[in-house]
Amino acid sequence: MRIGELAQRSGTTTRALRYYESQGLLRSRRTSNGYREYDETAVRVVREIRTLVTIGFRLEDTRPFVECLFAGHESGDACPDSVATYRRKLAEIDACIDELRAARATISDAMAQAVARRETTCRACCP
Amino acid sequence: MRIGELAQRSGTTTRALRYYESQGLLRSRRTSNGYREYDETAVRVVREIRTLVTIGFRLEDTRPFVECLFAGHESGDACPDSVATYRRKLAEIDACIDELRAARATISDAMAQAVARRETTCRACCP
DNA sequence: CGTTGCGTTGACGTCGGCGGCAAGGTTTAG
DNA sequence: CTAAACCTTGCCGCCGACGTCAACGCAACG
Repeated sequence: MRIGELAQRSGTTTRALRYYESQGLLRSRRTSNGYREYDETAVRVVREIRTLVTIGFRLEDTRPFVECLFAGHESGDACPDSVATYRRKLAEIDACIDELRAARATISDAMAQAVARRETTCRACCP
Repeated sequence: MRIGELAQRSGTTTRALRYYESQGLLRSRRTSNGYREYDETAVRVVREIRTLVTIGFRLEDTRPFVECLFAGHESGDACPDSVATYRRKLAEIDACIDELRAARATISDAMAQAVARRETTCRACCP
């Protein structure tokens, strides 16, 4: 199939597909007129990319999964590198959640104090 | 004081300070030779900005706090707009944490399945 | 008087993941 | 035959918060 059909079937744009190819995440044959030609594997590859990116993976982090599919595996996460990437991503997410929780606590405390100050100020002005 | 001293005292760079000014978050008088001249308020303003940005505020979100300080208040969060910004930020953080937790769960499940598949595959090849 | 170290403005680079447009070639439907 | 709908490459734009020059002015010290 050509790039437009692949874009439709995998739920993205031709622009994104060309970008993935420029990043070495997608491969294509060329027909005699220079058009890109894809097989069914490409659909699975792009869907894998989209799924991971939607979850929050950076494009670069999808590479092991893509390689795994190109290596002929059933699933993109059938290879050790993919599982290792899962693990790193989980660690990243945990760290991120921790940071956000800390920030949340800081803001929450600051807000409580600000509100308390406003109330005492109000009481001071309006006895 | 001049820009270099302000940068040191507030723990940032002159470049950042000029950027803040370009964004209307910082104001300065000019000496006869064109140098920026700051007073003590500037130190507090910049520290407020840095504190908030470090927590995860976007620069634009620090504006109410800065305005509050310039309006002569003791604390940057003494004004209603600042408190409202606190609230919005808390909501944002909560939403972000929820997203991350969902992604975490998805990845965690996928990883468990991948690992399970690898084990059964291994058993099949190595009886 | 030269050097070093401040300061100034302006403009381009960075990172990620594309969007959008230009200027062409191809194919297909009517 | 022509118009629409594909395809190609290439390049600029975007977001945020600056970093990093360049090319200059000013000041202070020995």
